[in-house]
Amino acid sequence: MKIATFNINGIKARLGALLEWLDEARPDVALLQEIKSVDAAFPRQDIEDRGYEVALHGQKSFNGVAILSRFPLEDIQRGLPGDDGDDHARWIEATVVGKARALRLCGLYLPNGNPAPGPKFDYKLAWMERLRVRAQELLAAEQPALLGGDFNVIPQDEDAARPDAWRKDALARPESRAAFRRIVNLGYTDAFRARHPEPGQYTFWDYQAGARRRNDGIRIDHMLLTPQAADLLRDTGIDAHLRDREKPSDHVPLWVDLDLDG
DNA sequence: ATGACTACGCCACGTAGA
Repeated sequence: MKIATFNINGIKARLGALLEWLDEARPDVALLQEIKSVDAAFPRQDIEDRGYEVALHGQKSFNGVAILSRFPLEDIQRGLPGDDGDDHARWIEATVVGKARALRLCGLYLPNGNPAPGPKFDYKLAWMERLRVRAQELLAAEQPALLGGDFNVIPQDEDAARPDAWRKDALARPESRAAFRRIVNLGYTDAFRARHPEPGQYTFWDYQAGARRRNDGIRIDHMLLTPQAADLLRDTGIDAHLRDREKPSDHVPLWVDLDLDG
């Protein structure tokens, strides 16, 4: 089962690019971030026509996450537990039922956190602590599960073309990296890094200053697997070529292929 | 480099992104 994550930076601006990618990459599941749309305005029919079930957690103008799936989704939950006052649409989870096994999917859009320090950075770190608690619960279940999405964290220096330029940024500050490590160190596998140790592999390039042309990118979209999911990992990759098309998102899709058939 | 670019919405220019 091919499972992808893609920060589309606005469904209204990206519908054509999204449909084109679905038709050619044919992911079984797509976790979307930054749909920037309320549920009622989401072009559900265009996606259902391609054989996908659509689960939404939208918001006006900003944020918003979704799960698209060719396999049935069960037990859909919206919102990351731990703060009833948090009204940002940044978390959706569901169980996808494959031919032989089920997988718990968590789609997330982690707060950017800039400027740092400041209240937005405090919100980011608090959100990551809530994520750690949920991640620990998922591990305790000892089942295949996946945390996928835009983490807005550059885990290590090799995940940026110019690490020094990000040193004081909320995406790479020591506090952000430590919070990310605390989650991974619970027992998760960073699927892409496990299979691609080479540098220069990114999922985001700024729109400005020819960043894509110069491969001045960062790796901030991630798929973290529980041990039971990591044992099913067949392959993983980044669809970087989408960044070179007309009207691209500033992020590109990251995917994993998990053997849920046997 | 206080720059650049893109999406969004009170449709004009401020907010947010990363």
